[in-house]
Amino acid sequence: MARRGHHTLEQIKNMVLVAAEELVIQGGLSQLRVRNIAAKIGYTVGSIYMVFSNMDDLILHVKARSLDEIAEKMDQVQAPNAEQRLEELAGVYIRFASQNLNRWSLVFEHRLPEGSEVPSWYQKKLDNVYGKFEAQFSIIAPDLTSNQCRQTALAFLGGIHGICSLMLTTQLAGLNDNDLEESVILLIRRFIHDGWMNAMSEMTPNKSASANTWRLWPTASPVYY
Amino acid sequence: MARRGHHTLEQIKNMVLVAAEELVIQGGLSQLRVRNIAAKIGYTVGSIYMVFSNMDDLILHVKARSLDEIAEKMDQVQAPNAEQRLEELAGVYIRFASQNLNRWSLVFEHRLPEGSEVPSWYQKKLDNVYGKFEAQFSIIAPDLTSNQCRQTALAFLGGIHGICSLMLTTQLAGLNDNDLEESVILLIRRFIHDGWMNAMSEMTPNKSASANTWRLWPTASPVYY
DNA sequence: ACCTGAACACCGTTCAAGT
DNA sequence: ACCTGAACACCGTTCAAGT
Repeated sequence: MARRGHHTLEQIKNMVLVAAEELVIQGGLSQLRVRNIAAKIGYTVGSIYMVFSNMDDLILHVKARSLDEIAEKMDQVQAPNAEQRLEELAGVYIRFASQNLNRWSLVFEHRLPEGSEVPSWYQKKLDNVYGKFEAQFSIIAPDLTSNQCRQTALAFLGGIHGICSLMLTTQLAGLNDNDLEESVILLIRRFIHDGWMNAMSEMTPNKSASANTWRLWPTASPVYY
Repeated sequence: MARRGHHTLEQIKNMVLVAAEELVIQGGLSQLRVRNIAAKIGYTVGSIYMVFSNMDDLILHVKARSLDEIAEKMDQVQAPNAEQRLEELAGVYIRFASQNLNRWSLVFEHRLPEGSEVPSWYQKKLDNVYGKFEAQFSIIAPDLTSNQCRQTALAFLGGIHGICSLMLTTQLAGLNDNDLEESVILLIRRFIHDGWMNAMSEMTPNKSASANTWRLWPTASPVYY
């Protein structure tokens, strides 16, 4: 039970983050409460607001820790070619999700209140992770524009993420971990397999879209309705 | 301001659901509060507990309405072959997500408290939606076992879902709606394209998995750690 | 039998008051 | 300057009391 002056603000900030992360690991977002954190670090509720402006700010920093950890593990990936690096990057992502379900889940479960914008320091960490995938695609297909790399990475990572997400949020009858593992491999194999650039080059912006019978998004409008 | 005896319990139940859905549409899960609902239908908070056992029960029924609506729209899909039906099924899913962001988001954002099980009536509605995708895959590749269809559908739908999810929860720098639209098409084209059965048949259960350099899931254990 | 609304336990947040 | 802890507004849930 530490008290007054025994810790710098920086130390307290870190204690809060560690305690918060533990609570998330044990019980998910729903167990992450100021009073729980305060009790864990031996301070009172008020002191938490010395180092974080509010709960959303605190949670954002907990999420950032997970992003940092994922990015760090991705940086350690080494493989002979871009295709294999891509597979291993996906592996890092999936392993983190399966071994840290609640922490990974927090990153997507938590959303800032309507109207408030994502801080740029956090956005940067997000882009950093996605960027690692984009980089591989730009090596595999140097002709792609940076935007094409972006959207290819989005489709790829989205696929990986979606399978993890469905695994987590919905329990499909009769599916076990091995099935999920195979689903991921299936998706990756299908996606990376040679010839994928053809699919990409076949796509003239918005042409292939309108060629489809169904419209995906309201045209060019950033507003959903 | 309706009162006592003016509505049957069944009517009240429906009024609650409609009001709750409106609140979700306008402000997402965070705006879904008993007192808000009560005010909207002209009853008091207590009366809501006459027709729903608690907030989680109520939310589950709101989610069920979305699933029903998606399923209904999917039933109206008609296309000459299974491949195109698959594309259109995906289209229904994506259109619903983009046109009903908050309702769609609720389905995955909300989770039951630790320990409580998903009611079978709700699980049934989930399986119903996934089943429509499985059915197409079983037509395209009749040799697949039902479990293989399941996991193929999971990989496919997971990909679609993941792109929607990333779009919703994270704002990737420099990506607009058109890019997302193309990402989805890219994924679908890559996935459905002829030859996909080869990728599937190449996969002997757990063999291709261990052939990989990285392990995805702890082997055969249903427990994450 | 249906419905009320005060009461309860709990939540995030604030801030005057202590040391 | 750092930290407290009572107070506040708000949340889901309950239930004795009304009609």
